[in-house]
Amino acid sequence: MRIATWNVNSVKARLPRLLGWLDDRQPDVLLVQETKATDASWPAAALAERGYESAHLGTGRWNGVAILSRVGLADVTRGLPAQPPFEDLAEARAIGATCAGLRLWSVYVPNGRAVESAHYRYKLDFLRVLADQCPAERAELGLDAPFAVLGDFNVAPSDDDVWDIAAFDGLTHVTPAERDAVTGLQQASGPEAPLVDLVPRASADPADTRQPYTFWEMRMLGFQKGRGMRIDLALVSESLAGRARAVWVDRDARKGEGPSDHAPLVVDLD
DNA sequence: ATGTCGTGCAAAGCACGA
Repeated sequence: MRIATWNVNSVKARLPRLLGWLDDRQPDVLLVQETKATDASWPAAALAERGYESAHLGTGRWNGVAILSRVGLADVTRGLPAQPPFEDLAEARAIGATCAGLRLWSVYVPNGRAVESAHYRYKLDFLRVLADQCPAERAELGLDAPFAVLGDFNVAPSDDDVWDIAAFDGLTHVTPAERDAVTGLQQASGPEAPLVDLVPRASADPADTRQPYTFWEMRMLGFQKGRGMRIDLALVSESLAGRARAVWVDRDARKGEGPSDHAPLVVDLD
C-alpha cells in the first residue's frame, strides 16, 4: 500500500501534473494541501475517472486540503474540532478520513510568516489544538490502531532539515517553539504511543544520501541551488511505522515545467 | 537585495501569500 502527501500549490494550476503523477506513481491514498480550490471547483470527476474517491475542504484562493483514495474513504472529518480561527475565519487546513482501516489527517499548518507575529501565534495555536485533538481520537480508535497526520507542517524538525541553518536566523520554521509544538503533537498520546516522524530518503534511489528536503523556494532558483527544507512530514503511529518499507521524496515531481514548490513525500507500507 | 509563482479583482497591473 502506498500513501503520499503533497502540497500542490493550486490544484487548478497543477492538475495536469497531479493526474500524471497519479498515473505514474499509483498511490492508494494521496493527502493534498494548498489546493486553492473551492469545493465546487475541486476536480472530483477527473480523479474519479482514475478510480479515486476524494474529499475536499476549501474556500478558494488560499489553503484547501483534500484526501484521495482508491482503497475506501470513510468517516470524513472536515476541519479540526475546536480549530482556532484566523481573523475570525475558520481556514481550510485539516481534513481527516479513514482509508483501508488507516485513520489519516491531511494538514496544512499555517506558515507563521514572522516570529512573534499574530500569524506565528496562530501557527502555534493550530499545532496545540491538533495535539489536543489527536489523543481523543486515538483513544477512541485504540492506541494500537493505524493513525497518521501528514502534510505541510511548515516546521523543519532539526537544523539538518534546512539547507543552511545560518540563513534562518530569526526566521520561522526553525524556532524552538515551533519544533516543540511538533514534538508535542508526536508525544500527545504519551510516551507509549508516539507518532513517529518517518524521515524519508532524498529520492527514490536507495543510495541517495542527500538531505531529504520536500520544499524548495520558487524564488531565487531554490531547487536548482539545493536550497531546500524538510517541512512536509508523515507523523505515524508505531503500528504504521512498523509497516513502512520505504519512505522517500519524489524529487522528480519538483523538476521540469510548472512544478509545485513542494515534492510529494511517499510512504510505502506492507 | 532581488530573482517566482498563483490567485482575485476586474479587465492591466496590483495586492497578497508563500
